[in-house]
Amino acid sequence: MIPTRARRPLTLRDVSEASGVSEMTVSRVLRNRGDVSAATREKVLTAAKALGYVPNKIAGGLASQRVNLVAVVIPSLSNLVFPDVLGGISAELDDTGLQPVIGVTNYSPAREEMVLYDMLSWRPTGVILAGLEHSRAARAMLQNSGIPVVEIMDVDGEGIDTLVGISHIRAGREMAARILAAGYRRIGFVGTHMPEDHRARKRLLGFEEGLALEGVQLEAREYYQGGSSLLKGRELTERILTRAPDLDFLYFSNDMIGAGGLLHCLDKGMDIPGRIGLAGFNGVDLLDGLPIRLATTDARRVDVGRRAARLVSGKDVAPENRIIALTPTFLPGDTIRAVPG
Amino acid sequence: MIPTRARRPLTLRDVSEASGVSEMTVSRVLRNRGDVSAATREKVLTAAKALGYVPNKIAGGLASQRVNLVAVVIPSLSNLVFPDVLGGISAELDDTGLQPVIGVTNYSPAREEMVLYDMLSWRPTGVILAGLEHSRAARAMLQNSGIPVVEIMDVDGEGIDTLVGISHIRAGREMAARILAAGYRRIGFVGTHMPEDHRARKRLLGFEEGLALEGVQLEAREYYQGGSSLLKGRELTERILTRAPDLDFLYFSNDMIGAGGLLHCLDKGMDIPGRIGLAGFNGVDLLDGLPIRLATTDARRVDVGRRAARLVSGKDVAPENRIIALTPTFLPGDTIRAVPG
DNA sequence: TTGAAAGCGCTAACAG
DNA sequence: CTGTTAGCGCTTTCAA
Repeated sequence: MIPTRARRPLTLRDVSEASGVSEMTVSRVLRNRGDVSAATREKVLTAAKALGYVPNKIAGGLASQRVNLVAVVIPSLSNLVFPDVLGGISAELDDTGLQPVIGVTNYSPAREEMVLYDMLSWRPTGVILAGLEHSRAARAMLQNSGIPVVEIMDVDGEGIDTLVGISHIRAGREMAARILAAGYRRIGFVGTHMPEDHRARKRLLGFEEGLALEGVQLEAREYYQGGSSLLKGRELTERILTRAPDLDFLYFSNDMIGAGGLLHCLDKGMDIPGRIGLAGFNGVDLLDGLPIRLATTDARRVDVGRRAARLVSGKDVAPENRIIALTPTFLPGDTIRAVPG
Repeated sequence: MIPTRARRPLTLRDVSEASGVSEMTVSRVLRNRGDVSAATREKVLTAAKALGYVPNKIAGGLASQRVNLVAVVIPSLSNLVFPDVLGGISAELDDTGLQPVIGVTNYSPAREEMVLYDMLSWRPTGVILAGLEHSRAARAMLQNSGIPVVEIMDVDGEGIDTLVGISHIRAGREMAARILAAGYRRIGFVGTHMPEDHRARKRLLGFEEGLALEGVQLEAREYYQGGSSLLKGRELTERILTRAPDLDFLYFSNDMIGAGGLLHCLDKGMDIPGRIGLAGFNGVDLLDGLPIRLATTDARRVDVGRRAARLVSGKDVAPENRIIALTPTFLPGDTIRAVPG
């Protein structure tokens, strides 16, 4: 029974009058709170459905001082990485009555500040946001909000409240160790130029540290701007190999451009992983069907989302040190030589 | 100046007391409404910043009966398609003061109903949702909401209020025409099995209609479940070609599995587009760097998002017939033979 | 240009 | 188990 189009939004009072039950009891029925007799409940539900009543959470939130929203602030949706994190978050929030609300910053600190301001003005139950680097004002706002704040995807730095993520410095360092162990020595890096992609920056930092332990330095770098695509990976790889033809390894700042690089090398008939080795970062399985599998590091995206959601929902309690550091796991693929010996 | 952590959320009254200005005037300053003397404005802003005050939109929304939120309901975030649509929406909403709020249904009508209920309970300014197929209850809710409702990405069917999208029947039919014109005759289809992916279903419908115009029927079909990846595309292509080795064309329900199919055929050393032709759907440029470009249809994702956002924000007015049908454009790529003659 | 009063639609707290 | 009362923190409306 489809009701006629409403001209004035319906209120509890309408349901109350239609059912002959007090507003308070109607409210109880609709929220499954407190004890209500089956008969009354029935009357209320029938009336509410017949009218097509939808509760007003604005009023409810104001009255109860509780809002079932969790603010989730991320840099981008097209990055492949973030949908996975969001998947983990919503999976874990699903049975808690909490709802994620997504805000996108486009890697701009100013935009992040605006988005946070906007979201906090809805008085959410908690905040999950990517990264540790935020404007002074943003930190102050979060501090002041008095709600749980979980910074995700990075644990290399000072947090506001609680951190969940991997150490990108460590991920970079470990990749360097693997590469060196496999005997590669003339190493190039292809990555984003965005100064605001702090995680990529830290990865490179750790990578160079790892190389330095064996006295190796990066031989060439190639930077790009904007989003990552196979095509961009191809172009950059071609460019870096033109400039430095004798490189024997390329470390890419993510799997998508890494895959582009892989395709380029295959096109050129290069021997992988003999003549040249390749590695990306993230561990996205979307690309699993490539001719050969790219070596990479699993950034534990879904787990990061889950753990963060468990914290804001109160399912988990933050550890003493307020840091949950997950282990970035190396996925060898087919583009790194076996360790000799 | 970072204020000390708040134990009680700050209110207008706090700012009012700190600045010696009435609550009402503080409210005016913070919203840039009405005339306020420069001196007063200054006092207020200083106090607000010093305290770290963040307005309470819950209270504001209740009082003003206006909420700057636009509900956006989509089936999935991992589909590559939807981030593009969202990009169009937020680009167009950016200068309107409206904020998109994203809800994800996982292609489940029941979940869609819940998500809508939840979002409508926040009394958003408008709703943008994917597809035309919704539960009775969902349609009733939307009808009743009294706010603009824009259904996107499909124009083949009855809408609730306004439609923006492409005709998938037409997209399928036109692809069939191109394929037949190029001389292919033994045609297979690889697609999702999800009964809830109505757009894929309509595409196939149109495709078969288009084939039938020339007396051609699909020779084989291969269905899969779950998300799309290169690997799945490879597997399905291998399977369908094993069952029906003499197919000379494969139509995929999206670019990602189409690209997987492409890689499989290349692996097998098949002559593309001579021995076999291939086409996908969507026109995602993420995959542009493949060895050869997959033929596809551009689904106009960003435009769809933009037009929908223009409608809910009032920048555009809906046409008389309440339908904005964009043209799905054919992108030939390298995987369809040139039309002979 | 500023302020005072009333109330948005709901729920907490209490009473019965 | 059900109802009454009093706000939640803002903005609308009206008056000064």
